[in-house]
Amino acid sequence: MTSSEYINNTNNDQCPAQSLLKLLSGKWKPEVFRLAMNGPLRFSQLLQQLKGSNKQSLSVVLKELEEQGILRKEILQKKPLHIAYHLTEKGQTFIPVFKQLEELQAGINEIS
Amino acid sequence: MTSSEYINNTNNDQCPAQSLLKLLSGKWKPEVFRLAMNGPLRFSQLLQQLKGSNKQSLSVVLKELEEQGILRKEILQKKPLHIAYHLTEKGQTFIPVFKQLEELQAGINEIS
DNA sequence: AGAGGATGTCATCTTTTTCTGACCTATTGC
DNA sequence: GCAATAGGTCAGAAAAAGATGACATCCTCT
Repeated sequence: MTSSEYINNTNNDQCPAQSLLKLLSGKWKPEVFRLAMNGPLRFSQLLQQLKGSNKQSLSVVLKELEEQGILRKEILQKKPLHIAYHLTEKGQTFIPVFKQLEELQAGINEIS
Repeated sequence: MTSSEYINNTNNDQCPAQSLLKLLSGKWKPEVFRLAMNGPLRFSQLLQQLKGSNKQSLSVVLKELEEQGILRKEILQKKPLHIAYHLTEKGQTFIPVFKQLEELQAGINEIS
């Protein structure tokens, strides 16, 4: 699947939830989303917080999240170059459902 | 990761939402969940509705969803053998967040 | 001039996920 | 007896996702 197909959900989904689940699934995406939810972050800051990750993987994830319209790059400073990633409007629409997932997990942890 | 680790979320998640996202991500899981949400279904019924899938993939998905405690098998009839898959209690706790994902996707479709 | 941080890319390798064809058991209908 | 339906399993191939080492660019600090 090309990235444009990915963005436009042109795969014949019967299931509406699937395309959204796909946007946030993967090894690092949920964590990056959670961090971005609490404010814009720079590449190196993200990298520090993603224990076990590395810049190459982070690079891929950020690019995908950008292509999906969830994150946007912002140049904080030209010299020296500082860039921040922050949630787009579309990205922000995911916040409630993401928080609900967190609460649900908390509930599951209590029981088991 | 072994299946028991998978179930018990023993991977050192920083992100609570991630383990739940993982439970429903994959090519066929969201669709199977959606179908199961609307009532118990038999293997062959599921197979008919999953356009583009096949029994081997369905078999894998059903087994994983069972291991994750989301689905449970039920023998409807011994002779001839009829089996149904239905959501467990744990599986049912996912319904609200799944529906929210569906609504969110509907909203996104309206705009774009 | 040289070291080091910030922000990446590229090519390659490995691991995980998904797909495919073949095979299996049991039962029913003709 | 033979085909069809129901519910799968197994082994191997292909595709997708993730990890890794090397490299590149621009800037600052000493």
